[in-house]
Amino acid sequence: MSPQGADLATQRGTARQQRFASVVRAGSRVTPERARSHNRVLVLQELYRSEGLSRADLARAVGLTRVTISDLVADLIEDGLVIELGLRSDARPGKPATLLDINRKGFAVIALDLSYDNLFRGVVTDLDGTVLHREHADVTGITGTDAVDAVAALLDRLVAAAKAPVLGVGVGSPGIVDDAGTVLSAPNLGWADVPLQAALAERSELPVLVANDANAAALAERTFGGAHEDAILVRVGRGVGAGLIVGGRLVRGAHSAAGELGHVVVGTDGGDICACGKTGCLETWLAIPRLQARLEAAADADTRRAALAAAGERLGISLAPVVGALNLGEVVLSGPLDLLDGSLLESAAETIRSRTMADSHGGPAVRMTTLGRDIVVLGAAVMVLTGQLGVF
Amino acid sequence: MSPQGADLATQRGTARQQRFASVVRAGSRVTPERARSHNRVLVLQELYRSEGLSRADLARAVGLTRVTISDLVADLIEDGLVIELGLRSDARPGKPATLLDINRKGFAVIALDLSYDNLFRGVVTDLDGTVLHREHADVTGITGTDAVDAVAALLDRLVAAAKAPVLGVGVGSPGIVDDAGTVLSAPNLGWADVPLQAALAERSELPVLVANDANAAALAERTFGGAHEDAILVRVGRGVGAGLIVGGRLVRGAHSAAGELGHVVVGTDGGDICACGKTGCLETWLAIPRLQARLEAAADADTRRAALAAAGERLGISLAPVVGALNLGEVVLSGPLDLLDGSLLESAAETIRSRTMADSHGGPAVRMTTLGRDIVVLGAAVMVLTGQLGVF
DNA sequence: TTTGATTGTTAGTAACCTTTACTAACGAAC
DNA sequence: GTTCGTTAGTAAAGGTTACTAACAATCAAA
Repeated sequence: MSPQGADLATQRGTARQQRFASVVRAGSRVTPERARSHNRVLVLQELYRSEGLSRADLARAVGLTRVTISDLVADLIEDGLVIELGLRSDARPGKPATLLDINRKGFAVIALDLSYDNLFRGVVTDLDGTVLHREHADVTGITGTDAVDAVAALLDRLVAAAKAPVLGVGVGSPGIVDDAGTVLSAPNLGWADVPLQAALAERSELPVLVANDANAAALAERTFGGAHEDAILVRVGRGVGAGLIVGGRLVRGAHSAAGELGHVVVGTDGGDICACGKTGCLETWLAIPRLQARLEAAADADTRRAALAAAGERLGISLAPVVGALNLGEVVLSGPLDLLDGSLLESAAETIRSRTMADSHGGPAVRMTTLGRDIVVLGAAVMVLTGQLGVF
Repeated sequence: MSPQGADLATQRGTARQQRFASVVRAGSRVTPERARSHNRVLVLQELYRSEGLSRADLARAVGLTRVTISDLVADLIEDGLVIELGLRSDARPGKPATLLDINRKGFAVIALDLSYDNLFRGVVTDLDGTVLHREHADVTGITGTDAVDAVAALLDRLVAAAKAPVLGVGVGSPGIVDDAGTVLSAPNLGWADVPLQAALAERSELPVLVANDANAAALAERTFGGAHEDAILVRVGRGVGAGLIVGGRLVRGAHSAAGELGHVVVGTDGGDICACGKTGCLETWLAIPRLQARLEAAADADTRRAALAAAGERLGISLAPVVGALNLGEVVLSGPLDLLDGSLLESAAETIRSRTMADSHGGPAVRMTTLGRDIVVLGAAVMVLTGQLGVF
């Protein structure tokens, strides 16, 4: 247990939520208070991206005057969000600057990944997304409300392990998740219309944000993986899912189901029958269990490589219209490296290039994620940072 | 000629441009001035959408107080943007309300469509998008700078025909157009890196906005056609282009080439050779010249219908991954009704449904546009309304 | 030592929205 | 006809916000 951390978090929770409600939304009125809140976020963003800025640096970067920045920074310091690092050591004329930084170790973020088979994983991170602590829970055979309870229990353990006030909780869940964090449908967990976000928020008394796992992964790739402003992240596992970033923003879709690529039919030459009833869905070509079965049936290395290349080609065929229509700059894959990173990836890249307009830029970059297995929890952490601090 | 209109337009042009620079962009500081400008836009938006609102109605809708709304409205009336309609006639207690409206007939918008074969078309509209005047110019065989001159000449005639101050000029051009309104590539007009927006702005001394024709059409469909917040508009003509609306916003793409669907390869069973060098591009299946050739070669009505259905199926095949990935709510087609509206449309709809996940909503609506041939100029007008007034 | 540059703060001002209070105008009830 | 309650719009005062102007502190370079 870490009473001081948890206490501080709940104690200051409500006040913080109000103050952090941020980012001037278009379509909404702007009162002076909102304007200031927006400017606060700008300062935080600047500090988040490049640590060791002075007030004068911030003024230049944000476009406000030094006076105003000083005022805002004083607020942020009082709230514990920003700290002074000391004087700049550079040798240059003028009064030495006082360097500032976000209080990166002063708050914790809790992030959960419910997308593994029979396993829930959770982490505690600092504001940089550095993982400080890990927990996991075996949930073999656990579904429905029991699974919700398991999430809550895992969350309790993480809250107890947090050594700093918890800024919020982010959850990457399989299935279709709406804006309010309700899991509309997650067959593997036996969930339908489960208001996970509301349930966890009530039990933990913390700000909670729930989103689809592939969408969270896309956010992580955009924030920590350096992904392009227009990119798609494809997650290959038991199923196939994707998250799309368009114009730097996550796409939600008409019915919160953006990225559901697994059951789109690929090609015009048949294929295997899918669990969904259709024939030739992307999952029948690409899902890991099917892929492994094909590899085991393969006689030699060449045959195995051909099987991987075929899967990559199918991925490319289904992505090409998306890449073309959205003019995506990057395609990122996440999943088992031993299967994806190699002829599968190369085949997908080549297929995309050959089936879209070879524009002057040579088509999108196609690569593996560098974030590894933590991609979903990192994305969940990004959700918290964005929602609570307005950062990114 | 209409000297008073043109004079007023140029005379008040610069002042208006400053005042209308609007819509608080995320990532930019908010000074009190910007905040007020944003609130002005909110008032205009409300008034634009539902005419006949009182100041008190606006206060309730926008969330500002009656006092502030009165102040903002006074500004807008002084600028000539808003007018009082008179007292509300409803019988209800209390002081009767003074109804307001945007000065819909007080300003003109000029919109051009350069996407026809050998023809430039232009219109003058009021703020509602009602077409008040039409002009066109034959440009058979005219390309390059001559074509730019032709656009400028057509624009001059439209400016002369405008009977009210011109708010701005919108242009829907074929090809790839970047954020600055430079036509990066438009083979049919012989344009490459032509700064059309800057050139027209300089010559006309009016605010000019240039965008791709299909993208403009998508904006028109979203604004005047009631299209869904997540929709794609596909324009079928000599080529095939598209405009995407995601989360209510137009998608530009990594290299300003979003919507370039024509040269995406469809299916895995070959096809005709395309002008671009690839085989089986969507254009080889769907472009009007190819389609007409196939229809003329057809022996009977059944064969013709089958040819149209085949084209629709190809369209569906290429759209299915896009619809699935973005979870689009609507697919709208624009082009010759006699060819598109019928078995082609039905076949496309059925193909999309059968190849994407049949979610609980039954897949996207698939329909023809109701805006007809004016769809591009209407979209160009929307660009002006958005850019100059912040409306929509 | 002087000069110039830079940082951060203090004091005063202008712009913005809000609260509070008011008048005008109307329907409904007695 | 009078009174009451409601709605619309305006006026004055107040608080918040960010700006300009001015200044002290600090340091490098001439």
